[in-house]
Amino acid sequence: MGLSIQLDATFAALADPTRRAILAKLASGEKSVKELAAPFAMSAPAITKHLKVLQRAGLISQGREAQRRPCRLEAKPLEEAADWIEEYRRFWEQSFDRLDDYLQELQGKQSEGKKRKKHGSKK
Amino acid sequence: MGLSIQLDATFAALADPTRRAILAKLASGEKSVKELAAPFAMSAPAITKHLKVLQRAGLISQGREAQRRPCRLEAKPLEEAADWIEEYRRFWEQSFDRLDDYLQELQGKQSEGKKRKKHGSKK
DNA sequence: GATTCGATTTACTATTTGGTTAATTAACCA
DNA sequence: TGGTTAATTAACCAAATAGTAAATCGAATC
Repeated sequence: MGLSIQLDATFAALADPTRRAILAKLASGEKSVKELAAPFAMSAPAITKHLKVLQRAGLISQGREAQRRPCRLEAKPLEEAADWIEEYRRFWEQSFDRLDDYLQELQGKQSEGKKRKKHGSKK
Repeated sequence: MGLSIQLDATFAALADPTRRAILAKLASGEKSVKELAAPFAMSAPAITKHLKVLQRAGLISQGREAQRRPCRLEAKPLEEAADWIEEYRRFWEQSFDRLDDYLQELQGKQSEGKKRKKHGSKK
């Protein structure tokens, strides 16, 4: 069934803006804890805790390099999350269709020819 | 920037297996609170709370129909979540490639013909 | 009108989360 | 050796979460 402890951990890790920002930083390469902490008005131990959460979710790994503990992104757990969400794409596309219908109807009433933006275009 | 209260709420809502199961149920159509609660060894108020979380995240909406408050799936907020995750696809695909390389290397050394599972196959 | 049914609200509890400061560990540097 | 730097651990706190049981609300039914 859909009960996945991995998914629990992944989504919970992503639910915090600080942690998402950390992952975004790591997307541009390995970073030390200090580098990661720099942009935040937050103590170092707070960052360490966030990193622990990300680590338990498997989203980062940490190495050793002198005093530094460089973090690297491990995005693979996101795959399961993406797959889970994907199941619901049909529904949000439907809701776009309903919006389209509505706008179409409006346009019909106004008999106005202004072009509508197309939805659902895969990046 | 990546600081999205909407994303916070969406990921937080998805971090709970009960709530994911509720969304999965709703994928097959509208359901009353009682119907949603049935599979869980949990009190009704607990389910009400979970529904509140989902509602605040915009993932469901509730109507009125006599005593029932039928819930329906509103998957559109998932789009932003999917887009966010998508940014990291490159990384997990890289990690698969690294695994492939590693396994390839192993196979080379062992010169053993056992078939490898292919990754990245969409369900 | 009284009762039942579906659902929510209220009040309470235990646990988890996100942060703090202070102390500690471990490696480098002079 | 002594000092600085990077990071973690420990102890603590406030707020949020996830659950409960009991009371309440509103619509339907007898």
